[in-house]
Amino acid sequence: MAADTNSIDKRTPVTRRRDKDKTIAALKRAARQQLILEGGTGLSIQPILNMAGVSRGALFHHFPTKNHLIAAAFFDLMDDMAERLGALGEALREGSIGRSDFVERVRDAYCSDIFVGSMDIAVKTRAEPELRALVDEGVDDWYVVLAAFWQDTFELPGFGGAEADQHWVMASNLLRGHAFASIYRSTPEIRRAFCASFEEMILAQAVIKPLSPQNG
Amino acid sequence: MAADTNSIDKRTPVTRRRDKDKTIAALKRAARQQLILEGGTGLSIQPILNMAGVSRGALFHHFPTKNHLIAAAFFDLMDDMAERLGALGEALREGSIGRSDFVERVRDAYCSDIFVGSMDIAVKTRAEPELRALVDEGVDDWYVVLAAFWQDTFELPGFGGAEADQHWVMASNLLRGHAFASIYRSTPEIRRAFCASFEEMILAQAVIKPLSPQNG
DNA sequence: TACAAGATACCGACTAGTTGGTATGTAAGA
DNA sequence: TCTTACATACCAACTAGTCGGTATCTTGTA
Repeated sequence: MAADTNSIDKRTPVTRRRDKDKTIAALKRAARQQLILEGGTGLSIQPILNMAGVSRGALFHHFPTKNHLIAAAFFDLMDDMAERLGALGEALREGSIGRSDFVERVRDAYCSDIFVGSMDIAVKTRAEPELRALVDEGVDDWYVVLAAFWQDTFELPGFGGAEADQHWVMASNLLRGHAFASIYRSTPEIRRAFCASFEEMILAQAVIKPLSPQNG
Repeated sequence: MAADTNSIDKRTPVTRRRDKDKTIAALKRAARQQLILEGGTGLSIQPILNMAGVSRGALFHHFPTKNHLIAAAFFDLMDDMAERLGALGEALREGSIGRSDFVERVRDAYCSDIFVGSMDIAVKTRAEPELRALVDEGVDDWYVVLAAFWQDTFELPGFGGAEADQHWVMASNLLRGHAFASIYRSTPEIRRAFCASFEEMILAQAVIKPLSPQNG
């Protein structure tokens, strides 16, 4: 009935991006952003789509479920975090920053949106097995990267291998715990006190590994 | 139309509890349970009502919003946690448990559902100002309780007041960080290693305060 | 170079279900 | 009879995910 007139005149052809990589990147970036802004609880699809400027169809074309997107965003977060720490380690080893600067910046990295956002996901996985299954592997990787970061940056003279490992595990525990507390309360004094204590408790016995071995 | 026949015959008068305190307690208990089971994300009203055996109307009669209930449940969790720690402190001081036992049990308390559940809420508040406003005060209290717990249990000879405070803050950071990591991975070895390290890093310089001063 | 055929990227209306919260009514106790 | 403590039906907003269809790119053929 009324076929011709009914044929919708809103034929706005809609230019499409048609760039897989960019679309996926935009989705992941938006998911990260939303995760940081809204936390794990309020992380829903529509705002991500709006922020990314991508349609629902495109999202589900590239990711089978929302959780797959979240997991992908999570991996990106962890990669960023690893990169950030790695750069700090190098800076310390090449001498462009000092010990205290190093500690402060590592602390800041842990208390940053990047890491706190990842905590959101970590907590989320506790009750969501599907998300957890997707993320699990990445967490394993993260702990490996983390251990390597400390071991590459510092020597612990007189420590056995397992002993040293455990030392850095405790360092990570301190940073994690402090970062978590910082969600609630973070003042310059707390920050300063933490960094001082951390240096004393963790790095007192540690020797910085020189960056270029042939230079030592 | 058909007024009489339409008048639903499922007039089961439904016996009512009519016990304010019990109803509220049931709601809070159910909320706690759901929080532990489902985490902050999946924490919705209907399952809480089912578990508590309470109607929607009753919930919103006693709590203006869902967040008020969550906050109340959160406070209960923290109270339990405080009580649990307090008991451990006393047990140590009266000599019924040893140092290592004490450390293990404090660790276990932190890694228990109680504390991990509270972490869920803590993370949730990051992006939910309304919930945060309700919970904030309780968190302040918690930190006070926590500080008191350590100070009441141990003496730190040679430490200044601020120095001692900071020492216990770091102890809490360690426990928090470890508890958080335990969401993902928790093995007997990790537990043992943590407890050993904790005792060494935190309690090496600490002296247990005797329980009854007139006995010292 | 031209054009057809097929694959891939994408769009947005729609569905089925859930959410927190409310309006209205009713039973119990003072 | 009046208040408090509850119960139930309902609502608007939002949820993740699907589906039919469309735009664009790629590749094979002439």
